[in-house]
Amino acid sequence: MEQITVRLPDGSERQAARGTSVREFIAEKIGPGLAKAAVVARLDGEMVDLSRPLESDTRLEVLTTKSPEALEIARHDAAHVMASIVQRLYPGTQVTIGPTVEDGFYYDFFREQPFTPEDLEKIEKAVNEEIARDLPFVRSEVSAEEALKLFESKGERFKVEIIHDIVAKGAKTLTLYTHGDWVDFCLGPHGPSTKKIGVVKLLNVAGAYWRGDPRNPMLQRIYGTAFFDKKELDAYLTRIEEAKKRDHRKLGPQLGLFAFHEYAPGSAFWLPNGSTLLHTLHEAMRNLVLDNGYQEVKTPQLFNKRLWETSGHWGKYRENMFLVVDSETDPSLPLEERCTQSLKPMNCPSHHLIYRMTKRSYRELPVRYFTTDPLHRNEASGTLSGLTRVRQFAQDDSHIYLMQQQITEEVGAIFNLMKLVYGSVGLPFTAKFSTRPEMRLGEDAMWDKAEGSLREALEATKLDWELQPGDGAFYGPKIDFDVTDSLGRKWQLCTIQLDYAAPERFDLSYIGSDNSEHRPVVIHRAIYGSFERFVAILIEHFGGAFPAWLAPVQARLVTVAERHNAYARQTGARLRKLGFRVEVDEANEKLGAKIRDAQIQKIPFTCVVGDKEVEQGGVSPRRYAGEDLKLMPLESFVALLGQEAALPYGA
RNA sequence: GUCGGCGUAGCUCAGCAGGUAGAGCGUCUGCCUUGUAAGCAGAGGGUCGCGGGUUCGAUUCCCGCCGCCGGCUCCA
Repeated sequence: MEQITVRLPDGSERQAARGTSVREFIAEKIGPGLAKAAVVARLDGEMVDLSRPLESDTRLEVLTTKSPEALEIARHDAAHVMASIVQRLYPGTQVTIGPTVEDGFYYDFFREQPFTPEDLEKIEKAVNEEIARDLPFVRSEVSAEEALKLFESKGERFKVEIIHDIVAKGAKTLTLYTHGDWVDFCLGPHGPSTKKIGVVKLLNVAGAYWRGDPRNPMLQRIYGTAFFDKKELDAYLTRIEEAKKRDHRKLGPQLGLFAFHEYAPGSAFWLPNGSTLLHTLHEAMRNLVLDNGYQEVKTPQLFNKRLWETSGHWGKYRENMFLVVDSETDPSLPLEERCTQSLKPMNCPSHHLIYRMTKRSYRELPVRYFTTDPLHRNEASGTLSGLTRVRQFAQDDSHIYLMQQQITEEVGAIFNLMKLVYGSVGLPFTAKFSTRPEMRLGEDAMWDKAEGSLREALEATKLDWELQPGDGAFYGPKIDFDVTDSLGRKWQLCTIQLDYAAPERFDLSYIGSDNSEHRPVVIHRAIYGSFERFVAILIEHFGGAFPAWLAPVQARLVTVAERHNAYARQTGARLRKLGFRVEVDEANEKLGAKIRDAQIQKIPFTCVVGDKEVEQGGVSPRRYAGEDLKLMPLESFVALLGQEAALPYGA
């Protein structure tokens, strides 16, 4: 029999008979232990089933239950099993698609009756029983006609639609995967059998439009996850619990930071502690950018629609704008005609107006405007969510007007600010570079230059970045930044965007050294993104336990008994005079209870004040983390606070 | 906007086959004068999200609306 050569990741090579399956090869030529742990394999980089025969010389990599990619395969297996169970338990339900997502999988079903939480429990139980049956996944290939016949006979109209699409793209054959008596077509690969999946947990049901289009039928999406090991599942569920505890929507009101009221959906009420936090962030950022050549500006809230016609928002963005009736218009006119004004959803147009108020020389470029004006966007009601998706918010927004040749340096300067800011709160970040989309404005030469400048700036930062070809805005390429919080979750924060369209629309210009007019380029950028969203991220990142410089209350003095109150009051006043945010707890409670209160409020320092402290003129601070710093003179505590409460930027 | 779930005291939640509600914590008052995560006792607190319908009677059943939660869509 003809031999082929299989190279393994360690560089070694083994011979095998042509036609040997991957599974056999692993068992015979590598080891039975590995064969048992194997889920899928990679042949010359392509993911394949273990049943795949080895046809020619190849590189082989075995993916076991330790591999994250294998876990993804197992979750896809789980989606198949779940779909089969749903169709068994709820006959008449039609299947659609069921991909894996981060941390799990889902499957979309078409069924008139909604699935209830009890249904989910039932399904989950049956899925895990099915997994225990150890049914092999069997791959087969059929012609497109056969596949169509098969799914038409089952009345699976969504599957039929997908097959038609695949055929239209030129496919002649389709792969089917069968486990038990349930069949689905699927690119694969799949694991060897249901047992390999491990354990499945169903999480929730949600509506989803077929193919994401609101005009299509509404499907029911069941979300679930799977892990090879029950312990890993439990760890995952614990992580979800932990994330829930840190949920800014829960901590915000608890810590007196912000709240919402149904009279103003999507607009936060900033409570005293939250206002303090906002103020700290605002001051730090404002000082930082003013030190870096930015100028603060403030512009109106309400604008005549002609501004939005100029900017293009009236045509493209009106849905999201709060329109305002002009009381001086004729009341008998239709409402739309009376709405000649709008609250601003973005700052850029009004900044362009400022730029245009005087003639500009190349000598003053870059011109950098900074503002934190409130913005209003009429987001669809169903999208509102805590502070992360709101209708009123403020960005640390800047628009920079500069010459083409200044872009690289300017973007580099923005990176440096970001590094400083994100670094100060311990948020690592990565970048996504989005280049020219198909539908775009401007010539290729312009895009070449724009993308070149951004790429050059990006490379100079030595940051991790990935390319997203075609994802740029229609008027310019952009860089998006993701930060990763302490729970490993990613958040998209801010964007650096080049804009070549606005200067045209607003007829922006500067006089160059050649004494003629030129178009500047505009950079849109924010670092916090919006204060609202940034605060939400910080709350969850720190679990509400802010470092002293951010904490709304930096220290609380707690008295042991009533006779210490006067000293505590006096000491608190002294600390406040030095600029620290300090409160005094004079309540008639036991020390333990007061400490507990301060801990619940997650205050960085709780200072015990009793006989010893009064006598020696000191305090006994304890950190939120629990560390007892013991009795120290007040000056020592002032020095400590001074250090930890200092702004890490913009001081 | 849309699908599903939810809405009872400041918070967490119980309750009601239809007869206008209850606990713990917090709040207030009193006692205790307290040393590193909850002292004791008493009191107060609710238009059971809002509006309509059915009913002798609705927090409970029905309809509409509002808000929140999980998705989808959207997200310069």
